[in-house]
Amino acid sequence: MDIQDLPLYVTVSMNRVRLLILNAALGPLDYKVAEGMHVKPGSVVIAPLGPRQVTGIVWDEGRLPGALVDASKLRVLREVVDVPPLSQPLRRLIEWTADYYCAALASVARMVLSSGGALGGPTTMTEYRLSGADGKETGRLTAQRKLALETLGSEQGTIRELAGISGVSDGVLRGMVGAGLIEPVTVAIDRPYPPANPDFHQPALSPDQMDVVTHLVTAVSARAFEPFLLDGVTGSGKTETYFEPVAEAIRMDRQVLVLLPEIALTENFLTRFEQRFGTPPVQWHSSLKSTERRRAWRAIASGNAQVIVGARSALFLPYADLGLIVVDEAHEVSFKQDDGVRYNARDVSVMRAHFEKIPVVLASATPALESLHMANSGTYTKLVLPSRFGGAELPEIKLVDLTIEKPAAGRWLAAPLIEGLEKRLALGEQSLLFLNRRGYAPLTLCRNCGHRFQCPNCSAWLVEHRLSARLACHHCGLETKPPATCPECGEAECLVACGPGVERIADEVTELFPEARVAVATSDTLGSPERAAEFIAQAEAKAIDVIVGTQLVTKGFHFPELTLVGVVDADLGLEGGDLRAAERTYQQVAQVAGRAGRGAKPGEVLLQTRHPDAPVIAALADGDRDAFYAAETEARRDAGAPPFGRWAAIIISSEDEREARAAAARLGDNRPVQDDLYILGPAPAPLALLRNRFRYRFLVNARRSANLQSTLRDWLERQDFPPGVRVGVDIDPYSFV
DNA sequence: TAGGACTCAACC
DNA sequence: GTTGAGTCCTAT
Repeated sequence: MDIQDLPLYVTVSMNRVRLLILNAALGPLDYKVAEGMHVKPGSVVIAPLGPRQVTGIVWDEGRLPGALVDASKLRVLREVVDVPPLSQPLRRLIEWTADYYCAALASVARMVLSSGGALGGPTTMTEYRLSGADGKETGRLTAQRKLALETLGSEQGTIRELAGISGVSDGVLRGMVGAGLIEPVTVAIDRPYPPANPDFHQPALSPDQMDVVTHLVTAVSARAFEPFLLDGVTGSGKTETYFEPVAEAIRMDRQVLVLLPEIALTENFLTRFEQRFGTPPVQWHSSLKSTERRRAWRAIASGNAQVIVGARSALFLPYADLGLIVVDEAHEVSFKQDDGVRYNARDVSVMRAHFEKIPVVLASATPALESLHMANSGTYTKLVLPSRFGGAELPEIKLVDLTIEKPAAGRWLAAPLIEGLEKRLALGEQSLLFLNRRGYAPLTLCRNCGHRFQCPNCSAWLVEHRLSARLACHHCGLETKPPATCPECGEAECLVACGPGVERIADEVTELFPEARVAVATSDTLGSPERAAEFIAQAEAKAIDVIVGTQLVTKGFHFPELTLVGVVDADLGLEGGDLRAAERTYQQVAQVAGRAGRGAKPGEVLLQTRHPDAPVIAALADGDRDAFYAAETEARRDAGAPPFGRWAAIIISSEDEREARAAAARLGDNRPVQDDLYILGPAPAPLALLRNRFRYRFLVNARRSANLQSTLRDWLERQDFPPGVRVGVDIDPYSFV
């Protein structure tokens, strides 16, 4: 049938589209489609709005609320952006995420589109290759340059890629560009990635692993939604196991998303992936350069990118044909985004898999209680890897009671831990000390007048970083040079560091064992993938004796020579009354303990604690995971906490303290009263001042029967807030500051 | 009376 | 979110 033959009303409705505008403050807007312009739901378009142009997404008819404006007011769409239309499952995911997390649709859609400037920007990028010059005429040829000339052959890529191939640093390669040994080549940005080979290297798997593989491969072939909890002890070979369903998806010519909690972990993952599939996967994370980001985005949207490994933001990419999602270390708190749209990538992954009708694997040695509950109730399929790969034993965990074994004044390591380090140093084995505190000391004060160095923008102390000679606020990023004199009383050389940070522990180890090679491993020292890779290489080459690290070192790393793990302060996470404190402590300690004894030699773990009888600490010492989960489950049930009830936080903030307090008080007066939901607050948030904004907080606890989101939305919509006041809603919060 | 600071509603 | 219109106020 020709379009002219259609009844008039159909033509009209086809002529008119409703857009989701990528502007949180704007509702849906209707436009007219120009003659000859082809759009369908999901199309990304540029629309005129007043004097400017905005980006919008053509949405499914009838799914965005709003009155129908008169046809005469409609303006004509300017253009259709040259990217594939967002798929129907992705559109449903955007709607679900906005609804569940009480966020604007536009804010969620923005995560899909603007996370890369993929829509505009250049269509070409610069790559490099050997120019053919042999270097003789350009003078001296250093060993590094020679190595690059020998290894690169006909390889072509970005400087970073060539550095990876040749094993030569970027700096050397850039120098070679200057010397004419390497030449730039302009290439189209949409050039394809090399294909992964599902049969490149088939590893030998244990019978336990094979059982799990069979389940997962079947699920990938079935092309149906099925959530899995892959529950495997540390060192059980979870990664190798889930690589098999990844291979199956590649064989089916479908895409795979692997979410990792930290960029620092990707380096290790890339290596293992390349060993299995012959080529590294496509990466997605915040430190990608804009051309790389654009290339990845477009390859993902076109289907050329097969396997994508990324941080949580990779979850909202417009995959052309997703066949499997894997969330590795699925219990990790960093999957929860704590600004903008406060989503939990672990939970949204399950929803994405649901809409895409594909399996999703949550892999962890220490699953979140919520995930375990879903598995035990049969909602998720539970797959278990009960033992370490290759016969390695889980390490024994011993407690060091700090009320008995007291470290010397100004020291933090007790005698048993020091003896343990000494023994490992003598044997030439490696040790890891874990303390979840960056910097040298969490508090600096004046010994003359007692002045405490505080952040001017936040209600938080400034943390001394001795390696970079700075006082830093870990909340707003403020950094200052430590002053020579006290700003309060003017006394010179009066500043005292209070409490330990990893740098201070590293100093203590160096004082105890001057010959030991000590490395500090935190986001400050391993911030970029390159530095993380360098650290891993050094640790594997046994160029490090003692690693002192924050939570960054608790997972993913595999150092066969590491036989001692010391937890400097196992009680740290239990302070502060956080609703998930016990679970997080359990997970962190169990994960860091899992770094020990992964090779042939057995591992030992020492936990320094002042509360050896606390249930979490006792469960860790007994190696009794089930007891911990059982006790925590009962505690959660009593508290109406997840998974038995739900929490939400509402933060009212303003640069004006009185304005924030007044707005919060009025919201408190208007609180909904229902018996399946109760509301605590308003109270000053634990971080009462953050980035110069005063903050008041409500905590909402709801039974599962309550419709939490719609109650919150109604409540907040009943009140107008002054322009300077911000209202933030955090559903299923992880941070309680 | 011109120009600046500010508020407010519309933008399809 | 941005913009332009409208309002009020102040400096000349």
